[in-house]
Amino acid sequence: MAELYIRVAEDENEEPMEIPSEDDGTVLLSTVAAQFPGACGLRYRNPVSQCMRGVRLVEGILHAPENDWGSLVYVVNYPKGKVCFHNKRKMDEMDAASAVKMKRSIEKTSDLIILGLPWKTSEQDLKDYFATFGEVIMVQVKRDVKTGNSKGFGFVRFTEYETQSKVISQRHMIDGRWCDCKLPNSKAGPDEPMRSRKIFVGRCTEDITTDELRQFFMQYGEVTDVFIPKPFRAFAFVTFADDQVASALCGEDLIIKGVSVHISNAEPKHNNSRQMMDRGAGAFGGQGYGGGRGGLGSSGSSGVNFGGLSLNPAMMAAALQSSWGMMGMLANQQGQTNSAGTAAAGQTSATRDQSQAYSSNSTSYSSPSSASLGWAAGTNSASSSGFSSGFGTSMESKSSGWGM
DNA sequence: GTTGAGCGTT
Repeated sequence: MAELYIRVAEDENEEPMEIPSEDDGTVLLSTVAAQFPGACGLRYRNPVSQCMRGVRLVEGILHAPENDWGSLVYVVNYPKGKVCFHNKRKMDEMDAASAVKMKRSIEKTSDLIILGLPWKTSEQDLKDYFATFGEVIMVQVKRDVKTGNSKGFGFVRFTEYETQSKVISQRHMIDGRWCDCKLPNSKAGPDEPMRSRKIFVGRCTEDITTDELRQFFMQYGEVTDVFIPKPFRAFAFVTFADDQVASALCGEDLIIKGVSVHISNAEPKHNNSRQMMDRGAGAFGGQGYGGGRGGLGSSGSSGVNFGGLSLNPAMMAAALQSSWGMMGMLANQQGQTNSAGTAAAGQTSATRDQSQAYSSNSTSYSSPSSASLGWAAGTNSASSSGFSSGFGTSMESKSSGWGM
């Protein structure tokens, strides 16, 4: 069947991107979010009334208006207020966040680890696949020295940092398996600022899947990883791109598929190689924002105004160079693993029943289709009130060594 | 039943 694409853009005047629809003509919000991280819906301009109209969204599934997407350009909605701090910023804002972003865009690339590769995948396969994203300067498949068998992971490096970012931000179907690309632990140093972007989701029931968790938590901000330990242990981890989203959710009891789950902060993994350097506060009075519970809400512009204190360019420069406790605070974006997460294929990185390959091509994917999620809207209420404290205060939220 | 995989012979 011919695949159908709809045209989506961040703004009516920007060049649209074509996004695939599902067989039934719907479009998954997760598909949109894969290209526009943080997206929570779509709207379009009604050609008749000239008013903007929202696209129906039910349980993560976007439905075509009048049952036909037509050739309209759909505009991405981003969450406002609430606990989401993801609203894309306009370039001309030139605040600290975009300055950081800019600095990153000229940042050097690094090798990316590719996890979950089929045993059979060769370096040529990898190169062919990743070349579709941008120029590849290195690929490797790690193999057992004796047998020559693949260890199921490898590395790739791109010329462009932009390509790297793109590749990190989604999952990859390589030779019939979903694979994740991440910054390897060895590289996860200074340019991977990580406050606590990960939450612990307690009281999960066994029927809640990673995809459902992703779909659910997407409403609060870009989700970069979902992990459910196997065998079932009644909890899960969800990682956001933005630590403020994570910390804002801590303490909440949310309803997912009718189940009341409890959110708390993820404790560091014991073998944590990636942690932050001593947060000595640098020039800007340490961190300690968004420490705990509810209070967040921020004015929407995360960053520059640390409780009224704004930064001039010189301070910015200083901040960018020396203290990067601040980088951490501003760091936006920079996804980790996946975000594609079309309901297809199994979990983020669940157990690899390497029953694949070797014998033949026996990969099987439970087709996605409409997972019937029944969550009753976000129960949350993380005081979206006006922004008050938060930044200047210290409240010693444990946040430094919170690798992930 | 509330704290998690796998990371590179350069």
